[in-house]
Amino acid sequence: MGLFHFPGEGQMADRYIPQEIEPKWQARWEADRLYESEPAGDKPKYYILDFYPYPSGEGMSVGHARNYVPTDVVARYYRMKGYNVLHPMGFDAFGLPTENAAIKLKANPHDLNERYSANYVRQYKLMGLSYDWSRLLNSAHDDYYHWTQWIFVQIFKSWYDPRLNKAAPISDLERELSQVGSAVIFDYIDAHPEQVGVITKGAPSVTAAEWNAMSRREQNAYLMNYRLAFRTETQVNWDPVDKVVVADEEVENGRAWRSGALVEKKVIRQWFFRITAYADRLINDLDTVDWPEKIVKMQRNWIGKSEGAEVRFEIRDLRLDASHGKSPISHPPALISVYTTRPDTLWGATFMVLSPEHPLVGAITTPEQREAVEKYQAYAKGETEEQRTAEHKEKTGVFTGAYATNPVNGEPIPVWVADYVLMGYGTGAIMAVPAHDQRDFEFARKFNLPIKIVVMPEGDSRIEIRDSSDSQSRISNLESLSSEMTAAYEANEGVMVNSGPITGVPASESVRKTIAWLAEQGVGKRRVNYKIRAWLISRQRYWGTPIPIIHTADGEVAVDESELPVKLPPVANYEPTATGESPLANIAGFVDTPRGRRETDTMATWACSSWYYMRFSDPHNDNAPFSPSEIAYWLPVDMYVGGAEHAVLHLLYSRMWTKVLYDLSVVPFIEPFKSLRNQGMILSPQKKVDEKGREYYEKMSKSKGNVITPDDVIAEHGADALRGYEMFISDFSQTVPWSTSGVPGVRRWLERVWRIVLSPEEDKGQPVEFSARELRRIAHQTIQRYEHDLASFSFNTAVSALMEFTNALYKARDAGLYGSPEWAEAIDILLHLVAPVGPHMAEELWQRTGHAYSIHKQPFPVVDVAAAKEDEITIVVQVNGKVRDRIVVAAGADESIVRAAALATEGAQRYIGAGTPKMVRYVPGRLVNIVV
RNA sequence: GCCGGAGUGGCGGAACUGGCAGACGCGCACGACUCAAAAUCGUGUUCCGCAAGGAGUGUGGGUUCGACUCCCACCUUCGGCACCA
Repeated sequence: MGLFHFPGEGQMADRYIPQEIEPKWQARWEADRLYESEPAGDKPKYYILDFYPYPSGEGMSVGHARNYVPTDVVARYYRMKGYNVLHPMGFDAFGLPTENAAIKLKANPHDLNERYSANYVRQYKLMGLSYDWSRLLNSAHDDYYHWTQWIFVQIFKSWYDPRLNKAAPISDLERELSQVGSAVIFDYIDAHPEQVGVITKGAPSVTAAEWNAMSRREQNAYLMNYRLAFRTETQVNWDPVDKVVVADEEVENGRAWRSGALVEKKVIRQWFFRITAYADRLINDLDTVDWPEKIVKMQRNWIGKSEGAEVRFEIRDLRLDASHGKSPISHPPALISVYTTRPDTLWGATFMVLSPEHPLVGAITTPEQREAVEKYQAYAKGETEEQRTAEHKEKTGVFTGAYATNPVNGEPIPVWVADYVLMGYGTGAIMAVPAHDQRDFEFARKFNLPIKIVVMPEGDSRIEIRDSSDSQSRISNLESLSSEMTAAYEANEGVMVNSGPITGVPASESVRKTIAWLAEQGVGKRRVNYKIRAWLISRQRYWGTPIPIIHTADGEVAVDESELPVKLPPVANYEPTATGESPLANIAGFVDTPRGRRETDTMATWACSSWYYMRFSDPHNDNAPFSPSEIAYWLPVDMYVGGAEHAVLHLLYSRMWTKVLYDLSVVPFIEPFKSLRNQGMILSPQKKVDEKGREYYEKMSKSKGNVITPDDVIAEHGADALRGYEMFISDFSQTVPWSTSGVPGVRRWLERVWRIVLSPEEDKGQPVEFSARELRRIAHQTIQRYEHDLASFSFNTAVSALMEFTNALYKARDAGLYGSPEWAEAIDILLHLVAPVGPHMAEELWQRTGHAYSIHKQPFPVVDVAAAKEDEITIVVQVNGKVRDRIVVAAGADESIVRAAALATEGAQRYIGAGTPKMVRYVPGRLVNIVV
């Protein structure tokens, strides 16, 4: 002792007072820069990262600490294991939450950002988190968004060459267009349907002559069909509350992710990233990552790959009306393409449906139907997403008056317009097969359209499929069956009937056969479709990274890299406008440039977060986003931890950016996050009961007044107790209510650690049996369990292993082992294992037991496998699978000895009696089961 | 509707590839210490039963010498997607 002089020296000095030791060590660690990573080198690295947060004015709750504490424990563990650990933190500071708060408080978002970020840092430090603070970054600082803009420019200057299957300079494309036009590219995509996403759907083809005849402005406009960052006018989701557009990924059930407002449709010119070009790679490379299955599935579903065929239907007797005869380039006026995953059911197509927004609706509608169709189109346009989809609304639609020819059998079928067909998917037109598609079935029933069965379930007793001798009765049977149907038969088992060349083919092979047949006939071909659409990145808001583009006489051009960053101008008024124009548009000094008008939209924060984990490798580089050697050394992230709510947002976008940068040779890896784990949510501890009498727990929120902060818990019990409980509370991925009595439980354990280390002879209990050999065994077993549990993210069991070890030390103390070499070793192991969990206490005890600072620089203890081994094991004796007795045998005991001993036990004998057992099964090291 | 989790004591939760269900902690009960209390220490704590014993991991079936674990059907619950042709 002697180093510390507490009031009432002696008794008091030995009490565990976290409020005194924690600030002291935190200051020391910070002064010594204890947790800073070393630069790239030969040492093995471990990069463990938390999702960086946006700093909110409310600060953090104990729920936020749920992932920060375990990752900190793992980071500390890896440092002790000798790794060069990168464990940084930063802030996703741009974006609506901060901007909205600033508007509400009539404050400046720059100032709020600094204040809120500082408060987060304060809270992180309070928890004793071992971040490398020298690498702290803030996405709203211009030294960061400089490089966000730089990456945007790289993406803007690229297109996706389907033949190389990677991004390439747009100048390569320009050269090709001037030499051979777009034909080679278009033909290639046609032959490789997986590549449909590399250019804008419906983009016109050009010849070299046409290209060369274009003005520079026209060429630039045409290139927007190819660029990986492009601007186009399309229907987008408009959030009327935040007055901003939102990406598809940000809409949940028709409502905006953040504001909860019902989104409206709006046609505005916007900036997008062509994530569709990467659809296939984004699916395939999921096989290379160690991520929760749930997130992988969500991404696969979101990308939504499906395979089928595109089939052309010709419109009959098309009378081109002068006012509506304007034909879009991609569709010859008399042909309508449909996409189907079940081309084999073509013989059952009894009508066609076009989306109300389909460009050919006007051209094919007959004069008699024109009014009804236009009325319907207007109705569909006015619908919100919710009205269109919700409550499984009844089908609506109108007949266009036109008929198409079914290409497989020449039959005329009516063409309808209905809002259940979406313009954004496939070709915006479908063939309707009501017998085998539930939606078409409902539509057919409502409008009295024919239903024709072409797939028969095998073994349907009403039909004799295999009897081909009487086709006439078979068909009439099918007709009566179709009128009896109450739902479509959607299964893909059965046999094709009434289907021309594929009649009799099992449904399992029919799709493949039909596609081959269609290609032969020249009416259709194999197609691939993806649900994912271009990623909408522009926002009409002030508080974001300015998009580095200038609108010149020649069209949109990137700001020269030497002129980056395009800085966000300080302004007095930054409120959003209802017109869909950015507030930056009103600032003449920002907008006007010598070359033209500056783009005034900003990027959504998804751009900032798509590469921040790369910047951490070299955060102060002024010449590049990062140096090649640092990025190659540190990346990819070894362990990435955060909430599951970013499954198809940040986690998808980051993967795309990584792949683009990989293609452009900026980074040397294809996936940014090797391992991913999601933490569960922490709910309020108060149990509530709903109207139905069911119990539930609320989320913590300021409005409900049920937030528990780390600050509160630390003030009462200390950071180490908070940390221990954050780990101990539950399985890491489970959602769980906070328990106010849980922290004192962990605190009690810490106090037991404190006492057994500093004053083991106090409160000595009754003597018990406990050997030095046993103490060594449990010490080394605890090392094994602890390491195993950290590797599998079982933090709760890691803590309970430490608790059990502590309990064993009390027993060993009562057995008189204090003072033995085994005791000293056990205490040494205990302190090392406690260090990552309770870093302050471990440091204090380390010093008080006479060791040199710092325990966090000590190597992790090495397991003595021999010591950890049991030398006696308990074998369970079962009779008919029920435990009746137990025997203790030497670990290596011979099978025959164990069997004999088991049979001889009293518990076994009672059931065996005079007879002989039918069977005796021995499971080495575990049990003997006697069957009588 | 489709896809994916999860259902174990009064509570949070353990149980590796099928092998002692309920580790560890909370709570509770009793005891020790104390004039007393707190703190601490010790003992007990799935349910029924005085006990012997029996039952038991959402429900019902199955496979197995043996099932929380595997298979089938279902119920509840939490996420995600949702007219995607």
